[in-house]
Amino acid sequence: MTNKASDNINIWLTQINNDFKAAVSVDCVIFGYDNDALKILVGQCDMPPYEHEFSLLGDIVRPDETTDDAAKRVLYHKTGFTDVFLEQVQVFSALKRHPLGRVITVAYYSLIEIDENHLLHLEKNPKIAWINVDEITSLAFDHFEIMHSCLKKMQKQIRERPIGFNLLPEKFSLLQLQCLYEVVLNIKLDKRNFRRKLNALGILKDIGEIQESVSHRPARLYNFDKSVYEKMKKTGFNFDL
Amino acid sequence: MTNKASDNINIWLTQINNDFKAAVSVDCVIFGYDNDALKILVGQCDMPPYEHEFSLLGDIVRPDETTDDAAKRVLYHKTGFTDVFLEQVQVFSALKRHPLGRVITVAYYSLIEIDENHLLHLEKNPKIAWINVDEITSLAFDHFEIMHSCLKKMQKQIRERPIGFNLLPEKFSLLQLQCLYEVVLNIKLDKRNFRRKLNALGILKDIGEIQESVSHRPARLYNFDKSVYEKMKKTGFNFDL
DNA sequence: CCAAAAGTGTTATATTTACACCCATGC
DNA sequence: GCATGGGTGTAAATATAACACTTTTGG
Repeated sequence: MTNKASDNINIWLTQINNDFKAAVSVDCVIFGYDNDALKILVGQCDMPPYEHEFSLLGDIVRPDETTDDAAKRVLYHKTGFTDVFLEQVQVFSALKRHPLGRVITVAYYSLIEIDENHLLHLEKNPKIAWINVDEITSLAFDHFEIMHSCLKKMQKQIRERPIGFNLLPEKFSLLQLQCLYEVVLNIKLDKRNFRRKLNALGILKDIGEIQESVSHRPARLYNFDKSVYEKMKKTGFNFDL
Repeated sequence: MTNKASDNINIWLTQINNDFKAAVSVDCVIFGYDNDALKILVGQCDMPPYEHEFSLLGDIVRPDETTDDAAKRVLYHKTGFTDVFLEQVQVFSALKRHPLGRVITVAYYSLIEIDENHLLHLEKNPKIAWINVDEITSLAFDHFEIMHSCLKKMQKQIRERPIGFNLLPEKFSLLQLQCLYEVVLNIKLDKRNFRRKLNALGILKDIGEIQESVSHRPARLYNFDKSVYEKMKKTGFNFDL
């Protein structure tokens, strides 16, 4: 090693261990779908000057975890779920974004099914609530901007990969799936064309069951085919609806 | 504010200012196109145990700059360019990714035109060189993985937005543009279909000039239309080739 | 029998693909 | 005159978009 090189390393060591450190956090935009509305899970913010705003759920990244680990930890702690769909979106690093000091945050979004278990979990956390995405006008910190960029990314990805299923119960009808896409993308879809398209993708499995105790003709229920899903999650598809 | 809330804030303050800080860096995958090959700009790594490897160009994010600022600073310093196309890709935060300590890095990619000015600039930095993307088998740190994920994102984006032009000189022929896409995406394209498609997009402007001193019929030269470009950079397009 | 959602095909239009020859220039 | 890339159109196949009625169940 030349002197020059060891000089460089000493400069780096100083920077890494002293001068240039920052706190790194994760913030999660947790999407759920309920009552035909797209929602996100938020907490009551208790930090001035945002005491009366909602904020995204997040935490500081600890020395012994990756940002993915931290996001999973936040998700488990706040929702009770492990193994949820989780996607890194973007770093937000504006200098004054956090009132207590420099905090660089990594935004994630995830998709979960709002089921009974989860609602039981929520009762233990009274400061956490689901709010409709289209009713949000502001959030604490730069969280509105973060939410917006995660929403855009999710809307893009739901057209390219079969991830919408993560928001639905295991068994679902075709109309449920169509409504999900209509709400998430804020578009109107043609029933027949939608069904043809999904059929062509071959990702749905008719499980031979039908809806019960509905006051109309019961719909067939579907699963989605795990193996096709795993393939398409990687390769993607063109889901122009 | 309740006691609980101020407790929380004190915990946060401690975490932000002491316990949980990390160094944050940016690493840039700088793409260029030359001699019908896609290249990236790399530096000779002088940090053990990677002394004989190339590494991406990057630096620690300073306390007074955003990650975007840091990436632009690296780009200006290493290439001589300001106002280059720059896109944030992904955070890499594996615990042992850097031998000198915990460094969380934000990956960026950018597209630049390898022109005369830039080559002059490079002569002042003898440790920096262009290497062909398809000849890279390893890089220092986790930079191969970073390069790979930036390449994938760039290949995806070049089909959705008219960003390919950033790699070409201001005036270019249609065949040059087609070759660029073929090399970047590693596919073969049909000349007539490619031209029809670009025509339909309306992003090219025939500048009324032709190639000079080529030993075949000279090609028309094109600009790309800035205003259409700016619109499409935001809205995107479908550039299925 | 009424309300409510389920389910089902066809036609027109637009998009994509495949493909082959003559043209202008430098040497 | 020959080598090199420049430039052009058409037809077939595929994908998309628009559209309305009958069926099944619960009350």
